[in-house]
Amino acid sequence: MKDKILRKFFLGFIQIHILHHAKKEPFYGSWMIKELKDHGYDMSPGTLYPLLHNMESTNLLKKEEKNVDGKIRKYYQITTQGIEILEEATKKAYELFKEIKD
Amino acid sequence: MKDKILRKFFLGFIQIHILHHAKKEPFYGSWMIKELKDHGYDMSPGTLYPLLHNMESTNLLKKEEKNVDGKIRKYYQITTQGIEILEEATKKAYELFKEIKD
DNA sequence: TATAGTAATATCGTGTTACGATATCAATTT
DNA sequence: AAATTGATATCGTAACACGATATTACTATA
Repeated sequence: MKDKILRKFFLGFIQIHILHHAKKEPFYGSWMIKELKDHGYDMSPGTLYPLLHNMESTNLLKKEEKNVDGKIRKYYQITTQGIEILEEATKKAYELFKEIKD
Repeated sequence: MKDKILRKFFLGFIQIHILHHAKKEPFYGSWMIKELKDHGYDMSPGTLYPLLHNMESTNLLKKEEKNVDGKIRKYYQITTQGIEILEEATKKAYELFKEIKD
């Protein structure tokens, strides 16, 4: 119940997280699910993968298929546009936090 | 284009803003539209009012009708549950910012 | 070489909702 | 009355979050 409300609040947070990681180093889907879980965000594959596809088609992420132990993994890294969006988001996140912190 | 992407990122931010203001003092819809605009968030009535109704029905806000200059205005203020959600969101916003700031 | 297991990714159906545009409502001014 | 203004509500459409389930491809066991 409370979780469902919070999930909506945090969908943007999650995407910012994803962009941030995509900037540090390429990642693949199921790794990201674990990473988000470590930050307290439960996200099922049925939500994450379409989200990644969406972020790819809006040119925030770019995909590269890599062969790892004979299996194909799809690694995502950030695009130039993604970096711009991330910077904008960081600015806004700071303003938000500054305003609500007390 | 870029705006459309950012809007999605910031919907959670906007709701946190709303909760924050609702905690400080009661507000009404069109005042909030201006307030959000001052923070760089453009939000049309067709988006805000349903959002307020939603936040009321999920028990984050409570409504009170007030007569102002003969007109009825609907003032919203935060609920106990809203305060809890806001605190949780503040915590997460801080963690997010801490992680992405460099 | 079947069979089961496992890691990673994809898709399906459903219900929700964000959005701009438009409409309503009540009071005030021309 | 007619037009204006401030505030709130609704409509139609397209998007999409979600859990559950399916798929794909390789590996380990019998």
